[in-house]
Amino acid sequence: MKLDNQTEMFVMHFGEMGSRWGFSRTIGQMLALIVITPESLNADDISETLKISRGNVSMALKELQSWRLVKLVHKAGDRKDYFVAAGSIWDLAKTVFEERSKREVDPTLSMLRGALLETPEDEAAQYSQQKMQEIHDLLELLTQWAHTLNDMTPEKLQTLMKLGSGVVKLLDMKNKITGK
Amino acid sequence: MKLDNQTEMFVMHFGEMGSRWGFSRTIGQMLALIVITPESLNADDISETLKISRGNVSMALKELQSWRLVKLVHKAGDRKDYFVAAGSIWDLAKTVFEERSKREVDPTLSMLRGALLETPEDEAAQYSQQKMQEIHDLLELLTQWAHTLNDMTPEKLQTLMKLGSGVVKLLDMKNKITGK
DNA sequence: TATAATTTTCAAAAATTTCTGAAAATAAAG
DNA sequence: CTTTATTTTCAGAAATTTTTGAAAATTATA
Repeated sequence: MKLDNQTEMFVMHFGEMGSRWGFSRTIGQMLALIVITPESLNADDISETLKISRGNVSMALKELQSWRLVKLVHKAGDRKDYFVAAGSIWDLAKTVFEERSKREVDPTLSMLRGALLETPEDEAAQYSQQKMQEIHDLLELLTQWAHTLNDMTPEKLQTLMKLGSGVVKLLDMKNKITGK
Repeated sequence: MKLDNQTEMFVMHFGEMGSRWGFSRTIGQMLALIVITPESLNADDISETLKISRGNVSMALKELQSWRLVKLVHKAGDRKDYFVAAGSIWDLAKTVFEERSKREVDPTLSMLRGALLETPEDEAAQYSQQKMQEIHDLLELLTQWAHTLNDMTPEKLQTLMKLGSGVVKLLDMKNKITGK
């Protein structure tokens, strides 16, 4: 499969960026390719188009499935596995956000909970624990908030975001009414 | 400087996590150490405590300063450079968020803008461009939103997040009044 | 200006991550 | 059951990132 210039640039760019977003170059490129291709792709298509070894493609597809970013589909009369994006761009973005939170924030939260159960030995340990408490509270708040956002429809989310700084005014309004 | 068990665990954990957050293990450990230490630290303190070479500490401090996460302070009658966290936990979190957005989202946005100026050659290129448009719009919305959040005080932010799913009701309320 | 203290730089080494490709495993078809 | 198609695995190779440590540069003091 031949990609046009702009598309190739896009795919390569997502490869570079992929590594910053928690997955390898290959995985980034593959996700980009699957997203911008109208038809479903099989492992050989991907391997040829991106010039990546068959084994690597197989591993990367497993990874992308574990991230819930692509899904496996079948074609009648074809034994090969085909892959498509697991939803709209919004869905994918939400999924990445959710998965990263699960992989990056949750382990930290449990580490912090453990540390906060101990009794501090001295002055320094106490200060340290206080900071850990602050980080814990912040992460917990962020996690809750992420769940809230994840339960919202893309439309609601979009409305909220487009509100921009208006949200502050809305908060003030709400406080005037309920907070009294 | 000797760290107590819990603190050491915390510092090491942030080392592991650091790599997922866009900086190296060393940088993660150093930031954690600086944050949980009540006093300011100099490069030798850090090098000794974390058993990291002096050169590495120097480079990592540069990096942390470029991320605006630590700041340089001086002590009277002492020629050494000392470092402290560049603000509260909330401040640091906001800064990481902001910097990452600048480093990861902005380059993608400009790449996408470039690609969207081209006229698509064929059916496939057109589909591809449509997806790029969707990604562009999403990223732009996220960027704007990030700016909004960044302009809010921690208190307002906290209020907003604690509102949780209540924010949906608030949006509905607002729509009823203004949207008519 | 010379000396001493401190920080920075960077080539090479070490560690880690990613990738390849051939062999093994699995699954479908004949 | 055998053959063929397809996917997966994984040891070693390649690429990339991180770290060290000694030399160079910088800055302050005498």
